[in-house]
Amino acid sequence: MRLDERKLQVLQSVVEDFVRSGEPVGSRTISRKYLVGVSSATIRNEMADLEEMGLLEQPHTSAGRVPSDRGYRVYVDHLMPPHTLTEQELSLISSLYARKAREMESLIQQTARLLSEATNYLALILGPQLSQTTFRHLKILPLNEEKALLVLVTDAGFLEKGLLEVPGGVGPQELDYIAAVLNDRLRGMTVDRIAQEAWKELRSELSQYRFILEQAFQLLVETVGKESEERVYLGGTANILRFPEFQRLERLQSLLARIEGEEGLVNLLPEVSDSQVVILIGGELTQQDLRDCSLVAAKYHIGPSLVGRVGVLGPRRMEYARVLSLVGHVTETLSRVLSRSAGF
Amino acid sequence: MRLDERKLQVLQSVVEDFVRSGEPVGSRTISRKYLVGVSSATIRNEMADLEEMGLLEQPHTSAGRVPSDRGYRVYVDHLMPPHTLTEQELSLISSLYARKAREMESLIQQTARLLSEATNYLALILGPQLSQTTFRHLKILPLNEEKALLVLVTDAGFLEKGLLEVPGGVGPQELDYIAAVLNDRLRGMTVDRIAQEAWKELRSELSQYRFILEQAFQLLVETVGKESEERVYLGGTANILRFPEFQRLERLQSLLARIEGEEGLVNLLPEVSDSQVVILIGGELTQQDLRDCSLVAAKYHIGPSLVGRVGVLGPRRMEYARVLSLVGHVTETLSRVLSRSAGF
DNA sequence: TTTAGCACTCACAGAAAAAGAGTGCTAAAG
DNA sequence: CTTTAGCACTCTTTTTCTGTGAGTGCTAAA
Repeated sequence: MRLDERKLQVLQSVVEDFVRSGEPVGSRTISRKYLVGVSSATIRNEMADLEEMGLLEQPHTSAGRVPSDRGYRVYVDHLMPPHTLTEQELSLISSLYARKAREMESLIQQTARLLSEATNYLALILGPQLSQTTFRHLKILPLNEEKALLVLVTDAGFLEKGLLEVPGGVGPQELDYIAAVLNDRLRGMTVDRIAQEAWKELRSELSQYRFILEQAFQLLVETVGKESEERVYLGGTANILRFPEFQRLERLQSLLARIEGEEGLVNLLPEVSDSQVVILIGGELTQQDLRDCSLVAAKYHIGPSLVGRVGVLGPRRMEYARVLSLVGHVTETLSRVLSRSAGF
Repeated sequence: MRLDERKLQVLQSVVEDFVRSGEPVGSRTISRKYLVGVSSATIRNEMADLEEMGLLEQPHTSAGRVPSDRGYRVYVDHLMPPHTLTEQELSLISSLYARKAREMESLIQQTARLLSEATNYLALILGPQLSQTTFRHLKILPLNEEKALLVLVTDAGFLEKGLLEVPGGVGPQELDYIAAVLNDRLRGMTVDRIAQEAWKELRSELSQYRFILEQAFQLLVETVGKESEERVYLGGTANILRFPEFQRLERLQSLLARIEGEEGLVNLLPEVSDSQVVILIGGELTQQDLRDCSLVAAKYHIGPSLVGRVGVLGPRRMEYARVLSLVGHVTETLSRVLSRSAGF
């Protein structure tokens, strides 16, 4: 059976009405609101066809129709009218970034909040994959007899600091020496590579300072390594209560637990190809318990190599067009602001 | 009317049975489970008296009785048996802190999680009031022609860092000079005081470096000032779904919104006097929408002057004894660990 | 002062009934 | 061959009604 013009119109109407109302939509509604001049009986025939093709489904006999995953997919890929952001949306976004760029962390956190407010869905952002960042240099500043301050500067302008305990008998000159060696050997390496290779060599090379090295390494790994790249920023947790899909408490329970755990959220965001916004609908999400949700995701960049991910999670009946352009615009802006403030 | 021994026993029984079951408790239950040898009719009389005194209330005629705010208050103040932490609880706590002390932030975050797991309620912790911290010293490290790194060390061993833009023509010696002046003038002052008084003087004194000073000041205020002391750490958000008090979605909605906002939570935790755990029951919380909740709160200390607050929010029918001792023990431990790692 | 007995109240659960929305099918019209 | 009107049918949702049980308050006796 062919998807002719009118079938597409019917599909589009069903999707858009359902997105707005959340109620299954019937033939009469369409014949009166969307395709005036065509009788409800005709629409019924078209709908039966669309159902046979797997684009619509019926919650039960004698209810209206609801789009299926594939129905949404066709809508998103072919039918969705382009959405241009409203003045209001644009100014909301630009006013956030207009302020002086503050710390990266809080900027990302604010972005999550912004996205959730603008979309009314749940926004999640993964911190940049810092393990891909490259080491620039470090300094060791003696504070007093026993303690010294270690400062790390990386590629993207990130700074990390930590306290070192200095064993008795190690003086400032020796700390300088350690720093010099480290700087010389590690410059330009990615954090990953340092953790994997370079470290072992250094450890035997500077074995008399092992105690200090261990601490420095610890700091490097803890703050920049695997753990921190999984950092999740959330906005709009309360929004998930808004849509009726989650009025069932069990659903809510499992989703909230997932959110709390944060680990579950990391795998949620799929790999996204560059400068593209990806939409995953219902069952296209691998997570069983999210089969009633959809996700709109994209990447952001800091400089050439550092990337993080942004996603908006909402009910399957999501305002795809609007969210799509919001996510696109926000990731672009975020990338620009972060890159600028990191000195690229 | 006097609160004789038996009335107190009845009150205690009602509270403890209701805390466990969540169901209003009737005279028969008490006569059989708690005061064997006294008939239900007698209990009914006692209960009527207790109700008249405002310690119990009836959801409706012909339901059992439920403790009122004042009833809980009497229970908490006089009737509650002391709770000693179980082996299990103790080991859960000590195993968290046994690990090497990591960053303060993550330690606090973990504590929130721990408390929520141990109590099954919502745990919230306010970060320490950094504005009470005193300035120790700062360093300015030139990174390249245009940028320098500012490192702040304060009283409690906290470090803050930030990038400075250095205007053309300002060389390393001048940066050293600025740092020296600042160190000399600000040492030992609280951050609050610097913000209020000292700053203005310095600004005119070093007016030719105003651009750099502004940035340094900005950093100081942003990271250590008012804003950051309101930082809220949460654990167990999902727990609030557990208790039936919040099965009504509107309630949940408003609480979650409050949680998300975080501002609302700051005022939630009352001023607490030192080394004491405070319990606020139902209407004793000023927030209207939390009149079905109770809060157990305490202070923690880092060194002599820095304080933060810890709270556990749960349903009014809370296991007060257990939560009380948990909060007490956790704040003590947290204080000790944080103080030690800050070098006190 | 305590207890037994009894009538009364109220929420809750389940069944039955009524209302409503929407469909599928058939037959007629264009 | 396509579109439309009409109608019976299905299924959910809402409302109404009724029975049941837990628990109380009161009275009178121990």
